[in-house]
Amino acid sequence: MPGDFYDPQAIEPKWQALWERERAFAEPNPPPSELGENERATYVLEMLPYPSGELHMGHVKNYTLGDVVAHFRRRNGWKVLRPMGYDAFGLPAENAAIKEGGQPREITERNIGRIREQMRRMGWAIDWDREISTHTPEYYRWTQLLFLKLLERGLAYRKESLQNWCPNDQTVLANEQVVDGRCERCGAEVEKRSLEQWFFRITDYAEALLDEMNLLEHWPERVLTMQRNWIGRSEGAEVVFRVEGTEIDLPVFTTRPDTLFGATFFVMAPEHPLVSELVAGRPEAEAVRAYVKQAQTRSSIEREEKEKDGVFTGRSVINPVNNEAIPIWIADYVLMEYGTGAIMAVPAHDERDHAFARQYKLPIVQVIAPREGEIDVQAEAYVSSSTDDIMANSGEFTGLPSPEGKKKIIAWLGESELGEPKVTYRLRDWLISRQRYWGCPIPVVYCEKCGVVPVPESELPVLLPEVSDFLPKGRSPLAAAEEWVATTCPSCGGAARRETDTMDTFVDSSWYFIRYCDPHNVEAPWDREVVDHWMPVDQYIGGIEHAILHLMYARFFTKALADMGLLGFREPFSRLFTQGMIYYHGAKMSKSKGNVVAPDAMIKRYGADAVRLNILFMGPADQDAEWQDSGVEGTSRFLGRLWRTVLEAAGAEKPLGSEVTPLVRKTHQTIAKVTDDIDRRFVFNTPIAAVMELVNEINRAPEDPGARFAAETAVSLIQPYAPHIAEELWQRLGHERLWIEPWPAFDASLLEQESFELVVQVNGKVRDRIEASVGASEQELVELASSSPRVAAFLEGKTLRKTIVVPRKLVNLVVG
RNA sequence: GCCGAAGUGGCGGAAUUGGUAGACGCGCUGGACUCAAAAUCCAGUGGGCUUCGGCCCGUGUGGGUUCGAUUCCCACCUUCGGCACCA
Repeated sequence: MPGDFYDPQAIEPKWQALWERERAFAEPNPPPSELGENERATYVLEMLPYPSGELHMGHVKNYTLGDVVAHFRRRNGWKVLRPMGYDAFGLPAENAAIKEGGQPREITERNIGRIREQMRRMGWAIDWDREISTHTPEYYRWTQLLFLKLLERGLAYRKESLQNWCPNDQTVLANEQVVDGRCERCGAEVEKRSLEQWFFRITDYAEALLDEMNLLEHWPERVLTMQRNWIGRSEGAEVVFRVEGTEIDLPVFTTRPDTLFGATFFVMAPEHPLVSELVAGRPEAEAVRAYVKQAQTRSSIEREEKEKDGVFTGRSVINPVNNEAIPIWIADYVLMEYGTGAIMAVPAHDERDHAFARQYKLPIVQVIAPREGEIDVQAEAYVSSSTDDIMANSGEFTGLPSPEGKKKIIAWLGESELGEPKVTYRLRDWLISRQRYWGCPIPVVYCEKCGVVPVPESELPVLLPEVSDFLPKGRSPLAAAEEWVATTCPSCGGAARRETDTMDTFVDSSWYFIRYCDPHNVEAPWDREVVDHWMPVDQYIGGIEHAILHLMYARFFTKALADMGLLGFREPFSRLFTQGMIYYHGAKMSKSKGNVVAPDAMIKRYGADAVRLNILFMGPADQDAEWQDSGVEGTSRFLGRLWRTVLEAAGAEKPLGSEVTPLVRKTHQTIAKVTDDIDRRFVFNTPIAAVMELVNEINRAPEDPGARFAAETAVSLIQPYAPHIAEELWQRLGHERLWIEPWPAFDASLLEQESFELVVQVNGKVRDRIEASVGASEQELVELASSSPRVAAFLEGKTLRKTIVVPRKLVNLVVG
């Protein structure tokens, strides 16, 4: 037996080895078809880690949180599914291969080996039998199958369009991966390129992604708000404008049909496909061509920061409400990607149109007026969402309140077949192809005769070939693997070429939580019955940085798969907890800033238990926190105190009497507090403080007959946080296997003390504290309070006007 | 600009339903043990005043509601996050 001092380096490996030997946290697959009485199934999941080779403090926080929840539920009688795996495709390994040589696969697998070892040293209660990695053919075979299913349903498609291009990573990016006009990964300014790419039709699910948020009762409101913002639903109308003297109709989207009479000009995006046709053969053609060309060279950041500019086309459109001809301009403040790529400009009531009108001296006509007060639309646009506004200068609609006017104009447009109600989203389809090597191959071939042909399911997986040169050249490095690219068409048997782009790694992580339920199935990605047993995930835990990207993609996948009949639920994660980030010296920890605190070094020095305890003791887990080296010293010190206190209590031969001492009461209160905090409040820092208090109490009363009971309970309550020391002490207390021991129960009748400290206030200020019996009546409490000599001094010469009694708390005497 | 979260000792934080502000931990001060140190243990630790009994002030700022406000309401300041040329 290790020595009598607390030595984490001796006890932690001992218990880790035992858990591994006993496969302590594995759940059988398939799960038993019927749960026993009082058995419940729960799925506790944390976000899939990218295997960078080094565990970081964010991982420690994430997986320790999950560990506490998993241990707590297991000991409360749940069957707990808690798997682990690796989000193994992605650019870092490929970039490392470019820089240092070697294959991304080798680098990744080496990193996985290291991170797995570090995870084991943390002592997390994981079902290692279910370990998966997204880069293995056993996994990506099914990623490819799901791609084909989406393709079959028209949810995957190819289109040529203007895309975000990262000049550094030499690949396209999804909209979600562009932050402030820059690449989310590397920070390079994103360019626009017109390319033919693969997309997932997530916009088909825009409405469902919004509506079905009502199934997500336990998601943080801020995550839902962020997703709502991202989807950006706008209600309005589509209105058709005809180009004067032609048969060309140009639809626009507007949220303000009530301002139609104020449209004094019309603007098209430079990329609008009809621009060249409109100006063909006209004197303005050259100037327009020049402007369009110039606009192309501007980045989205430049476009936004410069003064508004544009060019007149010489053409006009007819405003359908009043048949007035208004000039068509081309300007890059109108985005091709949103709405119809063209707008009606109402300078009186839109700031952007106003700025443009001033720039080019275009007329500004007021058509909306506030119910009260004067406005000057020549000086400033009047943009108001007030329902009190009144329409003006709007023909038969003049004088109508604005909201009513909207409806009437839409109705009128509908009757005249010039427009209709329309809902537009900010959300774009998800661009999933990447011109990089280390990702899941897209399982299609291109045949000259048959066009785009999906690879038959029986031929999956399309294996990722080894290549030697990963240097980005604007096309996928796979294109260089000529023997691999050249193939035969599954449809006609003729010569064909493989798709050389790979999938965005967010595709891999959009379904991994389903695969965990049935991780080694070789017949299908999963068995629906098995999945429906565990899913949806009861508690998902991860970083707030995934609030939009991963969480929205995973929701989309789940809905699409449910619509295909492959799943029996529409939302993957019933409860979500988003943890805050760990900062160090005021900044996010990162290698480039050189401010990384490696958990590994901390484990060596203080042990995993102290590190686990510290990361959760730092503060509320959903808030950002600053790492402090002194913190882990503190939790390490506490574990030493726990060790000594418990062994002392264990050694003392004291009868475990039925006497209810204050320490026994304190123990029951602590059980109640810790249980409520973890279970109902979902807070993790205060339970640690509560157990610390209990340990302090035991120390103060080592001779208390309840000391051994209190010590055992302290060990039992700290087990989810510090499982190694808890197991070791539990054993030394003469027991076995605390991790399957039922969670301690408290006796509600012992939560109340027999007496309490009555707070006596005079006019709301605390003047005395008096020991009072719990059974005392209100009358008795008031008498007790009034009899206090300290209180008397404040009552002298005054009249008692009112008394307030809060049972078992305080008496407030109001005097004047 | 719009939407959201937060602001409490020297520091991280606690106070769950409007009822004792500062639990727990760090740091610091003093003491015990020691030849000495580390470790450990004990005591103290929001600020000001004090006749040492206490008193006054104090949860970003200013108001309000209330017997009583860290908690509720209004306005403002600061920080952080999301969205933003989205028609």
